[in-house]
Amino acid sequence: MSLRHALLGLLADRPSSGYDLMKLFDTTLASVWKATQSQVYGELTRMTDAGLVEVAAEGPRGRKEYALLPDGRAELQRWLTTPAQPQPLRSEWMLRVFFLGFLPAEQAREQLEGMAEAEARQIVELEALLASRDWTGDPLSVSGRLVLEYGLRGSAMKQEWARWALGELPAS
Amino acid sequence: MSLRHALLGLLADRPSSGYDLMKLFDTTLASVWKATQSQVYGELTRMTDAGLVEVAAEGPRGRKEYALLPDGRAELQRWLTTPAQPQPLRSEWMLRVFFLGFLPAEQAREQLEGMAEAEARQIVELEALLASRDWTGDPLSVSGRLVLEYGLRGSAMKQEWARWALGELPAS
DNA sequence: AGAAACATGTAAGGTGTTACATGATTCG
DNA sequence: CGAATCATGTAACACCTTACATGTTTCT
Repeated sequence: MSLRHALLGLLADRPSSGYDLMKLFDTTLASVWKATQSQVYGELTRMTDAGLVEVAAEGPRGRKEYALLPDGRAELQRWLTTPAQPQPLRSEWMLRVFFLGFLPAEQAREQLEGMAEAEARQIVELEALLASRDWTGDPLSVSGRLVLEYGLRGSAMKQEWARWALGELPAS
Repeated sequence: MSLRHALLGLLADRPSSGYDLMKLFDTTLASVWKATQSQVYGELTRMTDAGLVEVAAEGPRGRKEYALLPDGRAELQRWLTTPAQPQPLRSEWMLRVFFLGFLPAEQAREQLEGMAEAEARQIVELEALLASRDWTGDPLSVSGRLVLEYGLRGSAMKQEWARWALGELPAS
């Protein structure tokens, strides 16, 4: 249940409302873990019941500011120090590639070209993001920089792979 | 619903039983899409109800051999030619990296080193797989080779990234 | 005053995981 | 004859997505 751990991690940085947390998922965590509004609010309620977090303050418009409790901090530490299991991959992109042979050569090429272009656009976006912020200072900035670099290298790899794969395809 | 499309693709190559399909998920498709036994059997029943596949033959031990119907083939083609949407990433690895700053420097290093080692092992495995088969011939072999190369490049990227990240971490 | 942003929640339906449950056939 | 493999299925539970539903505060 990584959603729970993502929330614990964000709350370890600072107390936040469900609304704040949602925005963090849509922005800083976007390339790492995604979550919907329903999920965030529901999980916060369950975490409160489980004694991991508490409503530390209430604000205007029914705002509830959640803060980490000792059990929550302990669970976060436990998770961070447990060696991660190799994760089962599920890539719709690669699933399509696997069945590329069922398409006429021309259409197979188009798919790969589209993939290379999508990654090129992604790189432009990530580089803009890299230039737009100061990545030194607090811990989440430093690791945010690590994650961003991972995204950049991943996109570059995919793009290069797609171009290589075009050469491997039987000529159209 | 990519499980459905994965099954359609495999059945387009050859008629198979649920048991056969499961093995394909565990072996050739392991790095691309994973599925459990429950899922495969359940989805095959739903696909039969939807008129995409049929039980073309029955064998010993209650074996049911499924084959693609015209509607199933059409759905596979439709899926393959629809441009893929950018997929929301969910990487538990990167989520952990994002919160690495909450660990003492020494333990953060250990996590990154563990990651680099895991990828090194993966590369050895994939290279053995690459050497063990003939990757020319039928369409699924050719694209299987493309997918394998993707896995290799992905692991190399992750390994290099982890080593770079070690250098970015504040010294312990 | 109206729009945008803030703020929370529920419900239905889909997808995935784990565990249970059963039996037939083949191979040594 | 016993073990391994072949072969299918169900049930409970966890998790995720989409859509609906509602109300407040701030800004222009």
